[in-house]
Amino acid sequence: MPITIDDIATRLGVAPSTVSKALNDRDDVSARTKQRVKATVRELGYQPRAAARSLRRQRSDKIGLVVNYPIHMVRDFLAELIPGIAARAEESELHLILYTSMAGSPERVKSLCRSREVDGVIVAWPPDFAETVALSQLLSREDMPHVFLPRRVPHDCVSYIAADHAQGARDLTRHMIDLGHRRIGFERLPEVYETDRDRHAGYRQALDEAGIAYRADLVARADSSQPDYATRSFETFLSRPQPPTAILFFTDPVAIRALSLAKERGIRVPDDLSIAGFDGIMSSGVTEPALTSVWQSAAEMGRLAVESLLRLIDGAATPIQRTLPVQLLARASTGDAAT
Amino acid sequence: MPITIDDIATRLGVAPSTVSKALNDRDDVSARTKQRVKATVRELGYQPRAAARSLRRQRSDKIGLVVNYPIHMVRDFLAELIPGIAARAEESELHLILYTSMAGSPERVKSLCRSREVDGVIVAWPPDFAETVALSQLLSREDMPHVFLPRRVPHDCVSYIAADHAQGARDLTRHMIDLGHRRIGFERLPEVYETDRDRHAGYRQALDEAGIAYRADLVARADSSQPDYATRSFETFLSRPQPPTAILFFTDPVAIRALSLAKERGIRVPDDLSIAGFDGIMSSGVTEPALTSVWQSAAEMGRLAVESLLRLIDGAATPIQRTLPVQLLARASTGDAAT
DNA sequence: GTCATTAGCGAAATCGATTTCGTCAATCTG
DNA sequence: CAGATTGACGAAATCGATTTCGCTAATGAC
Repeated sequence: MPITIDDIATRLGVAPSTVSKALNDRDDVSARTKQRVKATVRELGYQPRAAARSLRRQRSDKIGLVVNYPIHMVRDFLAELIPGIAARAEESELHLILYTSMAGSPERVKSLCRSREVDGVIVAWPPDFAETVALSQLLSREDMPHVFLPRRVPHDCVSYIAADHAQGARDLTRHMIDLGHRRIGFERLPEVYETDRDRHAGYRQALDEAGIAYRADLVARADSSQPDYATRSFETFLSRPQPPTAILFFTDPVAIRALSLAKERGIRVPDDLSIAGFDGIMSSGVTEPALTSVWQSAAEMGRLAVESLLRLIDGAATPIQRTLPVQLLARASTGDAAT
Repeated sequence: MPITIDDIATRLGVAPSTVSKALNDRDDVSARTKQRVKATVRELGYQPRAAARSLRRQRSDKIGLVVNYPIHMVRDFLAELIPGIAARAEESELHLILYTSMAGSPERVKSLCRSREVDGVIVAWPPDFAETVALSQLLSREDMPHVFLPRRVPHDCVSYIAADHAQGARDLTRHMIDLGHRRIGFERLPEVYETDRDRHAGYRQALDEAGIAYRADLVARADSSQPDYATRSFETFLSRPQPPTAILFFTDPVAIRALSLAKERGIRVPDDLSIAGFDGIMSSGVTEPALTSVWQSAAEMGRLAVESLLRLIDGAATPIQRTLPVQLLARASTGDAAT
């Protein structure tokens, strides 16, 4: 019942191979025949079966998005990333398959590669450096083009799209300094993340440039694996002998949590304490006060990731490494330092 | 180089057909042979090519999510829906393909069907009733199982998963009434949406039950196609001779916008005016004051949609229509009516 | 001991496209 | 005008699995 290439061929009195070549615009088909084929195809609404096509062409025209992280923790970012990827993929007539639960399982990644279900993958939130390199090598061995996102992977052979976290942290820190702050708290994550190192470097650089001494007691490493680590992190800063007058939290959700904790304790933001986050998620714009943050365009990273992946699929030999600028969103949660 | 079923067969000295049958647990293969095949498959890391499998089985083990709406307008909902769908799909070893830009194009939908790329589709945000029925009929003609979401489609032949919008509006209205409000504004959308009708019915029912007369001047239809219609809508309510003391906005983003407009004008929420929205998106929890809303579990709807789709794919003849309960999130943006 | 079953396996067809290669006629070359 | 080239098309192989069908040997029935 469903219509195949043979139906078109029979109807026109030509061979199926001719129909195929006409549809794929090969040059050993006359213009007239192409016209006739295309007309009939339109008329009958013929569409090649995807499976048959992929099997023969050894190409699926699909790409995968592998979310290598508990998905609920990265919802906001994903909500922007996916439209970006989808829009760009669409332009190249690629389809997008979502893989949400192969976190940390090389076996599943290998299966994915060998099934040849996709022509390439975008890996969102790679694990720590060592694991990421191992993952990249696995993918390469399996001939699966891939791009990591949104983290820098300091290794020559690995393609990634990242945001310029160092610049973001530097801008944000300088913003605090410009407001008169001298004791600026900085939340860090477990050491395994490049993003953490980059931001820390930016923070430090801004301090140096302003001639402010780096104080280890203003920097706290949070254990992000704990359920309500946001509360603990906030308290850590406040319990210092000389608490900071401004705090840079590693992510917006944590900063938002800090906003309400501050309110509960009668700490006025920004009068008594300035608070800022990173990522510029949607919610950060509607808090009271609105949260100062550093915005990375997830949509833009998505577009770029697809473009890079396409180049790799088309055989680019050299890895692609891009770092996108970020933008400081100076809003109401940061203000002049108390004098 | 990549390893195929023939490699496994050769290595074991059996026929490819035997390998296939062993892997698919057919019963005309001895237990011993199954063991041997599976061991070799594990050892060599063999994974069947997806395209070859789909082509022969006429089944792709993939489902599609068709987002029939400008994606940026439904980001928050999608951010919850997709994990729900993905998690449930995963359980049945289904993969999820995203289609974001076939809005309103029957041609593209038809192509999708005929390519047999997916075994079924979940259509998020169907268009208005007439178009939805037409779309459903198109899909049925093309033998493509489908479920609509998250709207009721009052037609016997159409499968859908919806939230109980009538109940939500009723609960929310009663909440306002309990707080002493008598003039309760209600924002409507263009008439084409069932959700609008359902909520309106719930609103009306709550009024009736409380013996409060329905006043047309407290109900305003917003033109959601305009860019900043939120502002206009808010002003419409305030410009009434007798403005409402509480307003139910159709969506959370609009309600959130109303919160800041109120602040700009020195209207205290909830002291002077109570404001509530619908959908219970993440952002609604962090506004100041936090927004009262009616929450629909997008994740749950996603799970259910996949389950229903599976039943339809497996040949269920009768359409599946489910309405999920919603939950009132009574928060700080609603309070006692001014006396 | 004979005949009917059954269990287990393999050969070959099949899914529906694309690609390679060969054929034939028309055109060009000198 | 003979021979080389080109243009347009078709036959058949191919991608890699699954499924059908037939065969053989082993088991069972009586």
